[in-house]
Amino acid sequence: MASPTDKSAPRLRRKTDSVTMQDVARLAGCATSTVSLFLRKPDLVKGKTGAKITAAIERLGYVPNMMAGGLAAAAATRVVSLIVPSLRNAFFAATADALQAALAQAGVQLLLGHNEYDPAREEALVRASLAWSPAALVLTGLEHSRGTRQMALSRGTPVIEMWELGANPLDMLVGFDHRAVGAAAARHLRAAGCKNVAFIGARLQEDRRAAQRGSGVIAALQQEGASARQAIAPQPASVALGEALLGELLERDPKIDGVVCSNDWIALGVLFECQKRGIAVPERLKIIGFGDLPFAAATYPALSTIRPPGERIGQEVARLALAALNGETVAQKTVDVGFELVRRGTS
Amino acid sequence: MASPTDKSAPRLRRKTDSVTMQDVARLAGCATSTVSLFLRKPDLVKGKTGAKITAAIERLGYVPNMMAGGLAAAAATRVVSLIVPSLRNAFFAATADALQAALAQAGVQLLLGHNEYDPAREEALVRASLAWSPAALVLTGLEHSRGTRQMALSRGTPVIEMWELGANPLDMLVGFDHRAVGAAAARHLRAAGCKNVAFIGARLQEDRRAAQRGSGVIAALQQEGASARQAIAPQPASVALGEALLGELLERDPKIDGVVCSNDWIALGVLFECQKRGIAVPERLKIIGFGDLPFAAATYPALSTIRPPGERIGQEVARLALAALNGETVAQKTVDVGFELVRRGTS
DNA sequence: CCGCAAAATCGTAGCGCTACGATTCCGGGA
DNA sequence: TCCCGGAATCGTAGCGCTACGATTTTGCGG
Repeated sequence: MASPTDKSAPRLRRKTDSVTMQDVARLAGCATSTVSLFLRKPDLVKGKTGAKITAAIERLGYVPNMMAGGLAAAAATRVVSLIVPSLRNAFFAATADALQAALAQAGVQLLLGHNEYDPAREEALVRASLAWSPAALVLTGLEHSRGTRQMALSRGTPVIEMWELGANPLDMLVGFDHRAVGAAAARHLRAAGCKNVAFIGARLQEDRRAAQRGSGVIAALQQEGASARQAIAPQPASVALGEALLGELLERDPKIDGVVCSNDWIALGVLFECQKRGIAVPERLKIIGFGDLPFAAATYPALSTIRPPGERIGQEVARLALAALNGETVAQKTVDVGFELVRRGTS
Repeated sequence: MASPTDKSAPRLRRKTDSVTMQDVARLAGCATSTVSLFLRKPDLVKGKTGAKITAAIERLGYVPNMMAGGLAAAAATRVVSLIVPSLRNAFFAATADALQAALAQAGVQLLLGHNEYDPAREEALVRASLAWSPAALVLTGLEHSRGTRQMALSRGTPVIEMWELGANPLDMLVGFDHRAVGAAAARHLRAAGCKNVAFIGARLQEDRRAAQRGSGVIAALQQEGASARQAIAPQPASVALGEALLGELLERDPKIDGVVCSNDWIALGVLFECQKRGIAVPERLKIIGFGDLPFAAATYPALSTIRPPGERIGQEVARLALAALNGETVAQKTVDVGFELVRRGTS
């Protein structure tokens, strides 16, 4: 049988007008494969040819098409996908910022999504991300839906979880121990002389890391044989919530003289509430927050807090992602970036 | 001449093990093109076939390959590229957050980059972004390098600039008038009784929008025949900088009784400095900031400020981007999202 | 000068999907 | 029962690039 469709009328496909590698090759007087080679491994192409190619690229304003490249190479997709709970959260913004900066240097793009602490939405984002077969998938925390875990694992995509440390990571992990943060804060206040330390937290159901800090506080206090109070609320952390929760706490127990806050926003609210009530800080009440947000050093008195290395996390994640992209295997799959207690005026 | 390479040893290409549309088609007992059609326009496929395809997709855990799709379609790339100055800046974080949320609903991914207010880096990011032939390119502000303008324009990619209003946009524009913001703030303080209003600004060379707000303040004051003072510094806005600049200002002119700040961080510093110096706010000195950042409503007294609709910008940008993706042309290429003066305790 | 291995370069088969013309199916007059 | 037109499907040619074996140049010792 003759070829089924041999009518020589070539199909009319909206031939894109964009400059392709073929155009570059033609102008440079070489094969497309040489251009491709030059773009990926310049050393393997002779200087003169390389110069002609460079000139052609320059003259034509050629921009390689990543779609085509990604399709053909399948392995070396130069994208990394990042999923965080929220960008409005300064912690994740800092990490995303540092990650993007580090990736950009290596010519890798960042695909970004946020899930508002909703596992279902995370799953949807993971599914969508994987459609781009990223070189690495970066997730926040260790808690994911079954579907997420399965998708992330079944494909060969390297997965990096971050901002938390714990058992059973999917693959690579960059973070620090939030229980240790809580414990350190509690012990710090005790060492500073507090007899009645309390923990104030927000949104603990959804923000697992804040919950871990809280349980670290409680555990440390109990270990020292001290009483452990807490005031928690389901809504997102905010200054106003800090104000309200301190009020509630003092109502229940006026002897409170030390407060560990689940983050600096809460701590700022506590500090403001103290100002309003005329409670002397740190003499009468000591405060420690978490985050070392931009205002922490400037409040009056300056806020003691614990500084999480948000940027460092971004950098470490970038390092691991880039290693994965280059096919290298890292020896240390878990990176503990630690944290730092910053003692200032409120403690 | 016989075909040049007819040795029947088929080239060994790392055939990816992933599930392809072909697998789905085979399992569903139809052609790949039908699967593709179903995925894009379900109504054109009969219910029974659709059900079989859905089942097959489900059973195989099929995830479409966007690279391939993007290559084949060229038009309907489901990515939007966003470039902001910095993610650590809450304004842009809010916009990115809202934009991503709106795009995700339409199954569109966000490619993100930040350039730290550096036009050269912006150009590099634009070049890298275009390699993904995004459905739209979103840039911050109206000031771009020549290369950026050229690249953005020469390709057919729709461009959306944001967070600013002004002449000669590249294409679409979503923002508000920063000079008007400055003028509104200045007039507000004047109306509240201030005789000597000053502007405190940071990083005005790089942050064009802050500079516009400043010139709006000055212009409004001069228009009213009032004196116009200002204190500016090249470093990024921070609480500490606000404290320092208020000190400097009072040194030069103790009669200052109203301060317009280039943003809320500066304003917070001014407020703290007043507390330290025992200056009564708002009786002796009135303050107004910009941004309505999370702490603004909670300071004591609560900070008067101007609220920029950061999320609204993200939503409008998403609307325009989605329209562009669907090939629709929007009548109104420029969207003024306005702003809102929030009067609180400091004015 | 020749021969040969190493260095450069080339040619082409896909990567997985979509567009689009071609083909088949189906239901309702005539 | 046959015919016909619209509704469903199908088949296949690329999209632009990279991998990789094949081919051509080059450099140099003999």
